[in-house]
Amino acid sequence: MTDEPTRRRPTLDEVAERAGVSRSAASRALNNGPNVSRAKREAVLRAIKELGYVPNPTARALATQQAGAVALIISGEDPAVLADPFYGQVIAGASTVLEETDLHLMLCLATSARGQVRVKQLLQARAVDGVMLMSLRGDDPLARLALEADVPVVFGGKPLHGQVPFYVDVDNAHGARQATDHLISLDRTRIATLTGPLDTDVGLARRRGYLEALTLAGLPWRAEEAGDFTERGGIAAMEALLARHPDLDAVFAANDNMAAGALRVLARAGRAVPAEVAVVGFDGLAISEITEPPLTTVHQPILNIGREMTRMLLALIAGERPSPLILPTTLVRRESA
Amino acid sequence: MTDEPTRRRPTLDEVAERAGVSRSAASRALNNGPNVSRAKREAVLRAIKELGYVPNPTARALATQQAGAVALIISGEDPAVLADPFYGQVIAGASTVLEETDLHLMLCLATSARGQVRVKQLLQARAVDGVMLMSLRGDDPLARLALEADVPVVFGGKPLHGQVPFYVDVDNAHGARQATDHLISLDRTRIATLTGPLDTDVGLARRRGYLEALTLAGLPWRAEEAGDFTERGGIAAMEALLARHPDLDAVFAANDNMAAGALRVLARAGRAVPAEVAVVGFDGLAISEITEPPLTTVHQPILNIGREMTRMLLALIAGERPSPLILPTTLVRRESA
DNA sequence: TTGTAAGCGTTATCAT
DNA sequence: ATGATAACGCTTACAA
Repeated sequence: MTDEPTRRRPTLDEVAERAGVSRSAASRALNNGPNVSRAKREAVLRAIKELGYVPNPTARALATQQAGAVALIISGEDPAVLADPFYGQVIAGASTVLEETDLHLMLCLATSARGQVRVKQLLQARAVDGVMLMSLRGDDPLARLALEADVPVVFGGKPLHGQVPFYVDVDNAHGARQATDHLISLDRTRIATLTGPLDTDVGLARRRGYLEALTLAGLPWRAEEAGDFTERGGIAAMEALLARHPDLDAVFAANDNMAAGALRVLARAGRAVPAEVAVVGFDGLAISEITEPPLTTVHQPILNIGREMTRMLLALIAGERPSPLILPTTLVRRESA
Repeated sequence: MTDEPTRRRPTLDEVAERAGVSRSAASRALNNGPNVSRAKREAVLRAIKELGYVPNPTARALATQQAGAVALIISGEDPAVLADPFYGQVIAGASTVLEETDLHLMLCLATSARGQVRVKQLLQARAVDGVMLMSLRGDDPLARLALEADVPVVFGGKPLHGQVPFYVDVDNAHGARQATDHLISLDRTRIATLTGPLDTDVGLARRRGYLEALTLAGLPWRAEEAGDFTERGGIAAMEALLARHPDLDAVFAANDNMAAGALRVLARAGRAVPAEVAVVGFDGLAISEITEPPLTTVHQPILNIGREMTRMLLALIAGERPSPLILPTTLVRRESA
């Protein structure tokens, strides 16, 4: 409740003076480093309290050459990707881990061309101490950029091309196989799939799992239509699929959003789910519980993805060499299959 | 494709030397300021290209006393609030606006006690050039903290207590009235409401709108149950409501998530929607399109909230004095009412 | 243990 | 128009 319009915040020098010690001593006390007598340390701490001193993070960053922040970069044309609660979960996971550290979270949405340039500069300028990169499509230049930028990088999901040393992923192929196997166990023989974008590793891997399961089961029938992980896309894809293959008796959708779309199309088409057409999704997001009927789905631990990516990045920053991580999936049975 | 392990990035001094000019000239050229001859300017620009120079944002921040970032602070115990796509939209809106500036977006989730402290320090240390504050409950200390922190602040939604000079909000009371009026126009007379948290302005305002509409229409019947804006909460609240008031013939839920929950409860209870019980939600999120039946809802321009908050913050940072903004709502009719 | 002084990489002031 | 030089506020050798 001071009424000075904009009083300058105290500097460490002022703290030192007040405490009657040198600035270096004050600095050491502040960061409770060694080589400070008890007496001085306490004097400094007291002065800090009295003056309401808060260290200037920028100055500190300049001196230590550490930015004090990590970036979560979400690539993709459409800023609306964030409407997908998926990312919210990842962010929440990352955030909870970072909260225990001194690092802040910078969120970069690289959508426009200008956005791309800014991300590039962010990397080259080393404006952050580490980077998490998500949802790369095709051979997004961001991957190379990040890798070359001499900054710790962890990928959320393997990028399509090239090997990356550090990533957190989900066992997509296996999850897809679980889904498809489940459908097969329901005696379905004409199982179609709504794939994700086929210029992503996720999209491809889930499709691969689907195909493997069918092959292993000796089922010859297959049909697929590419979607884009949105519900709207799922609707379009399901309509196309149904038109081409009216005899299908099951659908594996590569995520819940598309599965929800498929459900709507099937309902409109008068196909009973699961009686006539069984449907399985992927993700286990909230949406899977509220569709009609509730969705059987392959659950992946999304919150953990964010958490583990962050932990891995912290390890990297700390100079360790963590191993890539592949998180397991579990089939959650509900009513759609 | 250099193979030096970690070559230091060039500094402005090196650029200057290479261009054969003083550092100050180089700086002026870099920021294309005045007082630089064409020749020198070009020489500097060339040197920058050749050396691949990228200015050090930290150093710049220290010199200019500007952080180069703004923070979006989302208060709330549970990091899972982010699972609500609502925030994703706000973030996306903010992000697209910031992309056109030189500011980055810092995301702060103030959940744990430690998180709170960090946010406090962030503010006091002026580690950001401005702050957007969302979803404050009760008399969250964050509001005062931010207001006192001598940093531009815009609020997303008015906080419950106290006046704040700069905020972006939605006309919640009016929206609630629209919803309730619609229900009334359907000749419903026993209209209940699932409120949001009553320690928030949103929660209170929507409840107020509901009550006003009933009063204006001369309808005496009312019934309410408090929820928490989650679907799970909506389910619990709807169950309680239905137990206490089995004769209700309409429900205004203060957001779509709760409305979705209500729909599930009603379905389980064998109440036909909208025939026996009409339901209206609030938000207009994707979820409202996929419930069964699709939800009639009061749509608010969430992406715009993020955009406008950011624009307002930018204006504030630029030294202007923007007016508070209240965005309009529109009723979207679907099948639930 | 203590303090002096030299950075960290910019921008900004001020003579020239 | 130009270029020294002094901030910016902190950390960290190094010397005492």
